Amino acid sequence: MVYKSGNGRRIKAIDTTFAIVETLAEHECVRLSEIADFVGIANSTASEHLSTLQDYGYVVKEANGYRLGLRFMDTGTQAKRYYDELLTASKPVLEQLVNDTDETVNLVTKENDMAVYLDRLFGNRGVPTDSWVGKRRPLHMLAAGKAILAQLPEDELDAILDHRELAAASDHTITARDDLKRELGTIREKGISFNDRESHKQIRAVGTAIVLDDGVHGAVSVAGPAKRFTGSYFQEEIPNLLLGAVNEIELNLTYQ
Amino acid sequence: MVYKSGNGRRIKAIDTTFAIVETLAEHECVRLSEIADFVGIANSTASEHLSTLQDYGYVVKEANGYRLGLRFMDTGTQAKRYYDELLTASKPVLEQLVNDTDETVNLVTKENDMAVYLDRLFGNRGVPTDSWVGKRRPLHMLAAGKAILAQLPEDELDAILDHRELAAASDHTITARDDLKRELGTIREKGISFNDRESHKQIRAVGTAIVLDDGVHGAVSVAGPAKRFTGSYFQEEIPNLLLGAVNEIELNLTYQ
DNA sequence: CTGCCTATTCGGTAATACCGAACGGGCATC
DNA sequence: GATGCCCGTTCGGTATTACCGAATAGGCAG
Repeated sequence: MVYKSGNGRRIKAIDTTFAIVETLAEHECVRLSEIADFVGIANSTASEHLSTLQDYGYVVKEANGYRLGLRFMDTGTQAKRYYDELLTASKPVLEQLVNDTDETVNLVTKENDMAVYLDRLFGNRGVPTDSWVGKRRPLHMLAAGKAILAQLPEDELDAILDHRELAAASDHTITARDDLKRELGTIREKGISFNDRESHKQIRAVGTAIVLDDGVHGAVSVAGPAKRFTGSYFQEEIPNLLLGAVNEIELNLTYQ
Repeated sequence: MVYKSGNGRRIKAIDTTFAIVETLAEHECVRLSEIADFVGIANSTASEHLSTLQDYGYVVKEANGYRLGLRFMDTGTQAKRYYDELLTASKPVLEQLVNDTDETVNLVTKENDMAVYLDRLFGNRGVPTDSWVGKRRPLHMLAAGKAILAQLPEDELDAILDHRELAAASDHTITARDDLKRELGTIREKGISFNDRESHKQIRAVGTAIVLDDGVHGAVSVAGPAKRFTGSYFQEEIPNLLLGAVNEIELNLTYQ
């Protein structure tokens, strides 16, 4: 599946290659002919792409098919380096936050116009989820994502909203632009965002943005089962712990 | 830099794209014109590649240039899934090994014809190195790599040796095919491999392959400073601990 | 406003990504 | 050990497009 065309011309061969990569990501070990069928290309084309990818280590050829190579991890680690400062400033604070809450704690940032998980810490009561470091999700349906959106300059926010549809992940997802903008206003005021079953049917979360003089650097969120995330625990206790933690991260970032 | 051509025709556009990715991996944040210069392509070509990569999240556009995106981490995590079984079977054993030795412990596997780090654990005396999970290195210059090579079927070994030059990383690296094959024979006999400053000038290491009925699954190595890795500590103590640990991993893999 | 620098757009063409058919190699069946 | 089947690779040919270069547009400083 080809993502929305950014601006300008695109390189079609790269679309083909990443369609193959996506197929490999979804299935453990795939035969060449299956890949070709799935992507909708000739066997010969798939063969040429795969042998090129193999040369770089992005794909591994096994006896019974092809699979993704750890070269992606290698390059991914290089990509993560960009966030070293943020990660080291956050790590001890997030660990304390997990200790205090025993819930799931997320560190999230924005890349292009998507939310990306930078770190995830699980308390004993933490809910299992389908997200991991590097996982990308729409900003508008996450507590951390909305906290980030609320801190963006108006024009940048509009650019993102123009670009992406407000896709729904549950029947609580905010899909109307006006509703979202109104909520972002109150988030900016209070410094706290809530996700009330907007990304998963059974999950609530609280978020706060990490903001320095030069803008927003990311956001922290605490997520948990909707059943337990209610009342003042959800609306006051968690937010207060979160505000303290994020403030500490901001201080760590400012003073080295 | 284009890696050796596997077999068959290659897709040149992918070479261009990954040349760009490599440039971004080496430099933190790069302007478009710098990328184009570095790779040796026109600005317009770089622009088209970058906007395609950006659509997938493999590249992020910042105010002052382009950088790698965490999408590589995402896909890398998927790739790592393939090794979940090996990793969970090894983890507790490797932790025990770090406790016992206080040195650096590596879990390595083979992808295509390269060694790839799957896990790294550092003891208090562990040496700092330039390797991380996903990092690829030639098999023939690593303790773990030679342990793996020694367990390959003859034809597969020859295919690898035909394919790759025995590159040197120090003046102790084995670069003669005959020498290597002879050493692999004794490694196969004793079940233990040594790296005597063959990959780094100042590092020695000991390795053992993880072997089941269906072949070799990877290898574990213990590495340390050449100054301290000497005598019976290097030649007996560490090997004995390693053999015990790998045996335990093999048992874990066999019985669930 | 002017000049400078950087990124994107766009026309044209040489290069190639892609397909389809033919080839080859492995594995099972008779 | 011959035959048939399946899967992957090789290879010729062509419509497509990746690539370049020049022109355009967008920032930023003076």
